[in-house]
Amino acid sequence: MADIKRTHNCGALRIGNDGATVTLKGWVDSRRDHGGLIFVDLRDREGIIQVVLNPEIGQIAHQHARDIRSEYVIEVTGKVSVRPDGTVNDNLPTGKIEVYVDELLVLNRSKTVPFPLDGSEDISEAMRLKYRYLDLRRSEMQKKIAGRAKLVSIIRSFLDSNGFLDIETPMLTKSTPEGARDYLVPSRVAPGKFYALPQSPQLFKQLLMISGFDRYYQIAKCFRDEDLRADRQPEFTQVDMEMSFMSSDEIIEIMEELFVLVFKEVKGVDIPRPFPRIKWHDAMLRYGKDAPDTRFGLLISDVCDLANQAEFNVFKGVLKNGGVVRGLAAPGITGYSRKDMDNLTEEAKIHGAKGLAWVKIMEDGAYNSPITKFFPDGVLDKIKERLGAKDGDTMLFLADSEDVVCAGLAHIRLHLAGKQGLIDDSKFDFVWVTDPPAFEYKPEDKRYVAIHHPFTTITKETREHLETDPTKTLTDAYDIVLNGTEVGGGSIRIHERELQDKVFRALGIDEDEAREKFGFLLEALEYGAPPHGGIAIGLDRLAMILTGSESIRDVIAFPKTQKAFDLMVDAPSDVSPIQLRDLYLKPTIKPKKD
RNA sequence: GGGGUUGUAGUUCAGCUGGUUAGAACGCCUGCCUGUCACGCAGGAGGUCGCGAGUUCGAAUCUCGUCAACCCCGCCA
Repeated sequence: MADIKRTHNCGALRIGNDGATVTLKGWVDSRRDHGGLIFVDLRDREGIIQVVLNPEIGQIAHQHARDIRSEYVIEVTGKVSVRPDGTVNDNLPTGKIEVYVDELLVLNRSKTVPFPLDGSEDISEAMRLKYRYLDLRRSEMQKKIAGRAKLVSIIRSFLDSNGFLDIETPMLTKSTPEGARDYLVPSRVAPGKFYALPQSPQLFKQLLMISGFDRYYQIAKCFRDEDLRADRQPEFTQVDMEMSFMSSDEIIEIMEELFVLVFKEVKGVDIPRPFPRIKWHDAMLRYGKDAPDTRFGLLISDVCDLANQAEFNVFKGVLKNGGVVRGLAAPGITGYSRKDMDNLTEEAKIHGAKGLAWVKIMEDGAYNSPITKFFPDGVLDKIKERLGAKDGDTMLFLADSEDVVCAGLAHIRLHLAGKQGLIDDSKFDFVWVTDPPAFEYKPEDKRYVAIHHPFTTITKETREHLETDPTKTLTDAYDIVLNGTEVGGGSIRIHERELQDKVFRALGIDEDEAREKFGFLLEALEYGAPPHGGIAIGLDRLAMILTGSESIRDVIAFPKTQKAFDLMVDAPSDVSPIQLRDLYLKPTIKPKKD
């Protein structure tokens, strides 16, 4: 077989190449056979170019071209020529030229592909995942995967030039309490014992700081065995970073620099600095969640005091039981029918709310609601003022536990913003969410759990509560939120042994357990651990937003389904009894009969 | 673990209130065609209606179960 070198990429040719003899290699995007002339659109990573097979120019090539089909891999050699008048295709960047083929070689044939690769139809995701290598051949996916690669490249060069060292940490490591469920790997040489795949390189990067590497980063795979969502995969990638002798302000600053650079280079967008910051408690109050979408208003307000003045048992009862009443002013829905309001109520119920109270303010300022009768004169006016509502708005209220109210109103807020077209898709709104509480009480487990992770330092001002009321403690932590999606988070870590002990104690981890699970860290803290902190960026989520994708699956070459199956390789799968025996494992669940 | 949407030709879908032989577009196959680029023209093949029960004289259609994909709650940073 003649082994001629490729001279150009298909999509790279332009009118300046006129007259050149080129050799191209790529896939047959389409073939238009006119009996005499045959036109082939030849495609590679860079794009598409039309090649022309004319029996008068290359008779044998023309013969071969009659047998080629879509997705055949071919090599053509021929001359680049300006297209004749009236045959220019403005839809193609290469549309002013074409290649007259002298020689054509079929490098490989292709079966008819199971779905069109031209983006003309929305193919089911199951089909795309089964034939992922074909799905990835589509230009849309090529762009997304290439966009991700560019993002990684920008991040790497930024961090490299800022003194960060790329250091790898183990994949086979130790299961730790707290956090997500671990993926476990059985040990062959230690019967009955298991490694865990890392949920993140958290402890290792802290140890690297203790080793004195000062600045570390890693594009790190992380594993969490929890149920999936559009923005959650069982294995995902973090840009993991850690820095010594840096305050949270300094870390935030360098991260802003990185994000600004990324958006400039990838999107050509200038993001103004400094990014806004909001305290965690304020985010929860005003947006109902710790990852606020700040591209639009519809802010939430607390109206407990005013709601308590109404003779409305739903509100009174909730407030008596320690719950809250909060609301927001929604524009443009006074025309909603009873049924529309019921549908809106259903949205609130998704997050556990029992009902949704509403008061329409008509254009003339009159209140229209089933519950106006419970409010003494003037109270609704005060509520209207508190919510910043205008005539024509509808005030929506939830009354329940704080968790339910926050989650419900956050959902309503997003739902309405989407429906009313309040979200500007071209916007990129960053916000730092800072100072979250360290602990959350889990009534079902009757214990405190760490909101971030148990190595996050407690702010000096709130340390006094650590042993009395841990929920009152705040952490020196910061999440970076982009358009309502958390794309990263970090904190200043604990570098003092005594504080770490206290935090473990607050979490109900006794000394023995702490020594068993984290002994290496506790000991390391006693050998000159420097003050340090860091952050991890969710690379998949960032790539998702930068490429305008609906799901992180679109920016992961080989993702898993919602059940964590790989439809292409068919994993997870059975293993042989011998493999199990080597690992001293015995399945406890019998496979289902087919 | 739970709620919702979907599942019909290779693909994307239509198929009403159960009724004779389940359709369309694209794709595929054969032939014709020297300026197409969503090529065109003529002809053709292609179906276990996700799977399993049930109701019925009769099920793509109704009921129950089950499997899968997606969205969400719980879970998860």
